[in-house]
Amino acid sequence: MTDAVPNERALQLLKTLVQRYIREGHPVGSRTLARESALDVSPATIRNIMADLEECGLVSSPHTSAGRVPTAAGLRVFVDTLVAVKPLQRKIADEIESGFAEPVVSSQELVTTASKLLSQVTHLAGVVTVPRRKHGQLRQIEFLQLSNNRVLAIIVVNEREVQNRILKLDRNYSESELRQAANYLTEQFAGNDVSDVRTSLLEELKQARQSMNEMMLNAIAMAQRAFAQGDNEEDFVLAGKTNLMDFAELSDVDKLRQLFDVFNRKRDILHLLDQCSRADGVQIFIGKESGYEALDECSVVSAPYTVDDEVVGVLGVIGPTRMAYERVIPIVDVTARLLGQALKMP
Amino acid sequence: MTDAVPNERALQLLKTLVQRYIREGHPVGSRTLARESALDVSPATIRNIMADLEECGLVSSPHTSAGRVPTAAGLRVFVDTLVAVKPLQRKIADEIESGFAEPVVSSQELVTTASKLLSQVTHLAGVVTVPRRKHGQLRQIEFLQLSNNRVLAIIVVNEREVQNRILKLDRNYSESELRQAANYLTEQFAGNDVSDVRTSLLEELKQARQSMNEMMLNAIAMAQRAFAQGDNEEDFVLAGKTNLMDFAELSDVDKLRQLFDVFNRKRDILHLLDQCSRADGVQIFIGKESGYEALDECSVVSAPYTVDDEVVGVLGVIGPTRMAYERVIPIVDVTARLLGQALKMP
DNA sequence: ATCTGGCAGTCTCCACCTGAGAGTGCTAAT
DNA sequence: ATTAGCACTCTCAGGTGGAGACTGCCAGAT
Repeated sequence: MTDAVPNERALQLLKTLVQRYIREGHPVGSRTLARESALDVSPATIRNIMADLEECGLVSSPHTSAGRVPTAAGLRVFVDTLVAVKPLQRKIADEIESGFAEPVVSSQELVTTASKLLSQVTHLAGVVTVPRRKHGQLRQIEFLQLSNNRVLAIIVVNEREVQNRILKLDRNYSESELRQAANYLTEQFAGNDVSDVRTSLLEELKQARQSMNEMMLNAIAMAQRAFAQGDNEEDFVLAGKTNLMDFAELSDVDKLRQLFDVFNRKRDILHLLDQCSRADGVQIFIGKESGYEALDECSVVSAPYTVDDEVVGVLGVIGPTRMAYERVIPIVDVTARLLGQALKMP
Repeated sequence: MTDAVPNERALQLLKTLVQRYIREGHPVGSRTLARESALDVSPATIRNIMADLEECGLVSSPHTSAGRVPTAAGLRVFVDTLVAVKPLQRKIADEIESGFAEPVVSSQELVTTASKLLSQVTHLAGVVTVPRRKHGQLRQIEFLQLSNNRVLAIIVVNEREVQNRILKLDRNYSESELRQAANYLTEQFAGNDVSDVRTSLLEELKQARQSMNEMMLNAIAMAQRAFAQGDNEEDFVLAGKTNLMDFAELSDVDKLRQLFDVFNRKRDILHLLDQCSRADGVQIFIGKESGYEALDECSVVSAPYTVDDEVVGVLGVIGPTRMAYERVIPIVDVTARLLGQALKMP
């Protein structure tokens, strides 16, 4: 852990070591490294350099006679300064694009598609948060009478967001009452931004002006409840968990179990993804950087996605630390962009 | 595989053997069995009887000196004739009931709840098919204009089924056109059974009577398309897969991987569950009985669930063959009933 | 006849050992 | 600085040898 900075050649070697390690998954020895690297030096020299890198904490050997493995710090250096991001293969770009071409009913569906695409293309686990738009144009509100004093509220936002909420009310409302209320609200608020509608509703409710009749008051109260509900329906879609079972580092059922348990703790995953939403462009967590014990041996490559320049969600992949970053990074990048477009598109 | 029928005492022993095996998961030896069973006989006698049972194919020993394990056939006999179904514990019954008490917006949500409850309560994987009702009362149809010649169709069936469909049309329709169409359709068909509506629509479209104006024709055409779409949206919800990782029989990652792969092949699982929908009450598949290689070491305990005496779906649990049938059977039974009720309930 | 005690035989499991292979660290020479 | 050489270390796979757990069978008891 000296602060001695590794020189150019050492970094070059680190790069080939990481590449080889990502490809094969085994510790890499000096002999192999000497052959693999473009440098024309003997294994002995390599060994000296390795000793230096080990001192810097960039590589480590699992035991005396087992070559070197990059540490989390080593991988960090790799992804930050050494990785040569591969341009996206035409074939893969096409696959992703055509995946988004299908017409869909809800953004939920789009998110599922994106998650599946990510996992398919990278052979890792794909994760996409459900878009959480603070802004959006209210299109229409509709109330429908159910039995038992319950009312179904249908809120349409933007071009395809349909939200259904059930409200339990204090009494039965007639069909015509509900229609009136819905018409009133739609007339009043359609075209406005939902966040504005939210605050307007609250205020109107507080003020309860004289000019309002009972119908209006009821309408506003109902709408307020409909909007309040499901406010915390944030969520994400995780696809291709099974892909993770193919990796030797996770061949231990206990490890796997722990990992899958984390995936089920939505709160944790959301918290992790939330951190990514602040970054601009692709962000990478390696190993413990994520802050979760069970993700020790995993990396997360993520990117926020935007609609109209507003970050509305995050997507990414989760895989072993030795994932093919150079391949994965552009995939995540492109998918984020395409998902944003698809969401914006009518 | 002689057709010699095991006598009363042998069956009694088979029962205690299975119970012990289910509890511990290890092969059971004659000594243990002698102690465990109420019978007052020596281990040597047990050994003789075990030899008989082995001949009948009900038990087998993994190797020369390892006690006996029930075969699939043995478990079959156990669940068919020996199992003493435990009455549901009050606490568990409460847990399930309160799980269904939450108000929900869609039957999809209800299905998810049921699946989670099953897995939580049994510590196995829960599976529930999305209800597929042929019948149901159409409540309302609504059309909403989106951009690009697309229209959002909202169909409300029964008390809480809201279906959203996007239609791509040949031209743009004005708001008022759409409202007219929706009103016409709702007036015409509200209160009717959806399957009837379906056929009516098709016929009307074929006949295209003179008495109809263009608006009506358009309305019917749109409705027909809205109903046709999503016709094959059959699906199921599987919860608690991770629970399966706790079982020693599946401690092998390869086995696990195969199992999870089957779960991802929706078609196969649906086919399997479909077989259960024909049974009346709880049905059990043990090991290969399901017909799927990867489910070798698993059992499925399932029951169809009904609304108004019509079977609309199947639910159940998937776990290792050595699951606690006597506990699981009543749970599946009750959950099926409660889900049916919850779906019917407004 | 049926059951039981006893005993040899079999198989797993674990702990231990061993040799081969791989790779390192150090040293002395270039 | 770099390299060749060499002793050393550690893993891994395969092999060995009890200890333990049961069984199968036989011969004697009930």
